[in-house]
Amino acid sequence: MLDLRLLRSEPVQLARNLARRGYRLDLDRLTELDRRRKEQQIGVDTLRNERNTRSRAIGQAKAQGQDLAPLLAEVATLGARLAAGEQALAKLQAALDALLLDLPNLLHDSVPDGQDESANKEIRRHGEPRRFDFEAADHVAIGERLGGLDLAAAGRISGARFAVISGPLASLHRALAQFMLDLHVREHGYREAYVPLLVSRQTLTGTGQLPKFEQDLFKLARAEADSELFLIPTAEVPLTNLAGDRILEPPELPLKFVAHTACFRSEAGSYGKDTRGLIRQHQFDKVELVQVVRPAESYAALEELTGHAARVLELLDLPYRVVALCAGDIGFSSARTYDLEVWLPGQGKYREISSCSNCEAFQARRMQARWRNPESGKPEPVHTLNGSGVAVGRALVAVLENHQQADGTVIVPAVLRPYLGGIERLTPP
RNA sequence: GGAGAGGUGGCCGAGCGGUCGAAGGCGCUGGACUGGAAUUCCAGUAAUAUCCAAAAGGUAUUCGUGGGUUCGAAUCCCACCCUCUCCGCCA
Repeated sequence: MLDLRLLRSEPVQLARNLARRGYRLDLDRLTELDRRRKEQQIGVDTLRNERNTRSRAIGQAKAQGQDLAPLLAEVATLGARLAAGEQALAKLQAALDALLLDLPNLLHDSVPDGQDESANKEIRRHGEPRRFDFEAADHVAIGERLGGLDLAAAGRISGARFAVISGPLASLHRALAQFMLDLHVREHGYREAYVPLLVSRQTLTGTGQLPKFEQDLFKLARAEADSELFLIPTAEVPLTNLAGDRILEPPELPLKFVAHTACFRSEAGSYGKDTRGLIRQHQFDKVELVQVVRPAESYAALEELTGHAARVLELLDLPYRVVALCAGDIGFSSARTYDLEVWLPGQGKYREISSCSNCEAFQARRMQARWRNPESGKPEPVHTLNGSGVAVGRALVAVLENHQQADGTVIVPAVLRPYLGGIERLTPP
């Protein structure tokens, strides 16, 4: 959520910034709504003040045994007028909230211009894509040759965009997740968290998935009551919301959480995209990093967090590049995002395996995540960051494809071997 | 699922329907005392919106959430949510 004060003080800059994303801000409507809400608020406050004053007078009169009738007559119409005013205010407030919750975050100045991913800016590369002296297979072929990747079975059980992984491949998948968790906990200073996978509408509103992107989520309806829960699309949602509705004391910051969870996305609107293999699934595992920091430190934290994710790829000996997302490609809640793209020999392309974002105060304002700024002594929004560290399914794909051998085996990266009983190589049966 | 108890400020804990944003205590902050500290004493100590150029201050809202009764609700009524205890079931 954007700061309304910014709208009042610098409306034009704000609209121009949003326009870089391709978002057309109806400034007149927003300004008018804000003005009317304020006006109505003042009106209602005045009426309430009158009611309170008169009620107090009635109380005193009663205590002194005076006749209440004339006093009661004076307030006869007050209730109705107040109720009408309150109703109008609620309506205006709801309209304003709806508009505000729909606005994406402001972009950081450093975000490159552009409409889609073709305009993303490469920041750096690490590692050389390996040269194969045989035809590199993609992960589906490798997985089936090794045994243990069964997309057909998943289709029978659940439908498209699910996978069954079994045997050593499943162990490798698990080893990847555990390696990442251990790395971030032991070397990068994150606190491991186990969190709910089902969350409320309010929680998803806090991080910005709702109200705008409901079609991307899986929702569970419960028959009794009108309660609803959503499957999380990323652990960013529960982890970031840990700071919601709190006023953190300075020594508590930064909060650094890591969690390994399943993630669920309906992938609405992605028909025909990445239909083969594990790249785009309704359910996938991810190790997620979240930081809650002092505003002045959030851009340093973004570099740090991105480095933590990159470290995973480096230790797995996977070539990757870092790209800064352009204005048109960056996510709704983010002010600046780096994607890590891993080299996939099976596709001959770099593909996203992590996305690291600084949301600045955008999510914090939505979820009331604050800290007490010692300089002002007042509660102010914190800055929140998140990044995959990294997507486990895609990491599995990358390991299989990058470390495949001519004989159909796959070399297990050294850092994973302790998690796999020391085996160095996956071998077809 | 059944039976019961309860949700009040950072925490504990009072609160006859009428200056209650809320006693008291703890914690925290500042001051006095001290060579320094402890003790003790004094004072201060919520958030949000809004008015004011800003500060000071004023006004409004907030006692789990939403609705209702009333001139007036932390206090009465209804619904829901959550926590705890016991029983049942279960990993």
